[in-house]
Amino acid sequence: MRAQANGRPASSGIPEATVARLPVYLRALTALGESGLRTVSSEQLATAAGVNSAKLRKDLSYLGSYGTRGVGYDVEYLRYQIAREIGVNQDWAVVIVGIGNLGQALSNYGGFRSRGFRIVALVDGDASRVGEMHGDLAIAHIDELDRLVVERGCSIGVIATPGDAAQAVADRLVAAGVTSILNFAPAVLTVPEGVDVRKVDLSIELQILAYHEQRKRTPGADREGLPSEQVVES
Amino acid sequence: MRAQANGRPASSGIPEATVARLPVYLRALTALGESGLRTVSSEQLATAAGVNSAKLRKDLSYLGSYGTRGVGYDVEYLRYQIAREIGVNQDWAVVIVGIGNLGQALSNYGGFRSRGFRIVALVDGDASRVGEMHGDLAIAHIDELDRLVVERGCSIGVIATPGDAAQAVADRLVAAGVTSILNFAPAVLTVPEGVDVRKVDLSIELQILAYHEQRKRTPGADREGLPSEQVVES
DNA sequence: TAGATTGTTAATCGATTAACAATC
DNA sequence: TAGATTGTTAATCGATTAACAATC
Repeated sequence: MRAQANGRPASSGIPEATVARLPVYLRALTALGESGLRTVSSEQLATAAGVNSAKLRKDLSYLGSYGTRGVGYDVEYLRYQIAREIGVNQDWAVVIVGIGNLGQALSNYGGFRSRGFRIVALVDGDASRVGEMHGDLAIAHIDELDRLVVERGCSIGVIATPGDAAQAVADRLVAAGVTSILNFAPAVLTVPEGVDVRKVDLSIELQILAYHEQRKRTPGADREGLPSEQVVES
Repeated sequence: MRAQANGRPASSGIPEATVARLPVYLRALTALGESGLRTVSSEQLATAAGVNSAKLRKDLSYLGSYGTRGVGYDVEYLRYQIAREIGVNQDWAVVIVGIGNLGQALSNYGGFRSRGFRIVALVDGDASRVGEMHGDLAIAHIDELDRLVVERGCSIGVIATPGDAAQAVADRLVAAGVTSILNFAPAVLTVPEGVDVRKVDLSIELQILAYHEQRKRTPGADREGLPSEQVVES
């Protein structure tokens, strides 16, 4: 029973599935706002976010009662409330570990800065790459990690190393005080309680697509000839 | 009721949550096999994959009965069965659209080729980049997309364009015959029935981490002082 | 007031987990 | 046989959805 009986937000009692959709709503609201829209119905916003309106309203109800019956939601007000709830109004310092192709791409990605994420350090284990400039950041050696995390106040670390280096990097990040990790390395990480890890695994995503693709080609022996289903991932 | 009463696999009746974990088990089995292990218990494999053993056994039961009671699973046999189920034994031709930093990183990513994904075309909308070589592939213009998809048999397309180009690219991919799309662009895609879309959104991942990070810092007013929870994403 | 739309309830669905009978 | 471990059951939990009373 996570939702509260009264109209007040449950602050931390928001279901994970809802938390994962809030950034999607935020993005949709930003786009709608930029197009000049002042008020939006749950139906409109749901369409823009790619969900159904019942789910959207249920999700928003965890934050509070920010809509007006018969009217809809004020775009700017709702956008602000969601941004505050997520914490995007703050500035988050991020360190990237592993400056290969992917690490470089991430360090150049414009979508981070505009959403409150500031990349403040680039770290690599290869000593020959130390000093190499990317934007206005120089690559530092992994041995500097602890100092950099503390000095620059990083609470989020991104791991973009090969799989076999990932656990050691995670250990170092945690020891330095990082409590949130975004892991692109193909490895299962073990971290202490209180540290959040999210995993983005490119070849796993392709493999999931391949699974469904295979079934489109070989109409399943034990299933009636159904039209191949759509599996849109949230 | 997706599991069948008998021991036979339900081929296409595997729950999505299970499908998403099969590649994780596959990777763990490959690593265990390379380390010389011949037989593995559900407990060992579950640990290697970062799940609990009950979930692992339930997941595997959708594929069939590939273990031996009192003994465990034959590593190589189970690895093969999962690979076959996913479709990784086949070769999948992939086209990448949008050769910016991320597209380049993806085109160089070694983890794809070794898992049956062959990148066979790089496409970009910027005419001035056409001909530029990446590995042994030259960038082609987006107008060549249809021809390339047909000639090279692509069934999977990767979108790594800016958000505002993504829907048009998706439309072109679908028109050319692509039925599975991995979307890195920050945009909600609309596709016809029968086309699968999976979305990887880097700033959404960071925002989800930020949400939890914020709560670690401001011990929620309406929650007893609990140790900040771990949210390891599968 | 009449029409529109939210916020919430309750039913349903799917995923997780513990426990254990089956069986190697 | 005794010990180990799978495969399955059933309980529980969390997420989704339709429907509608509340209310602007």
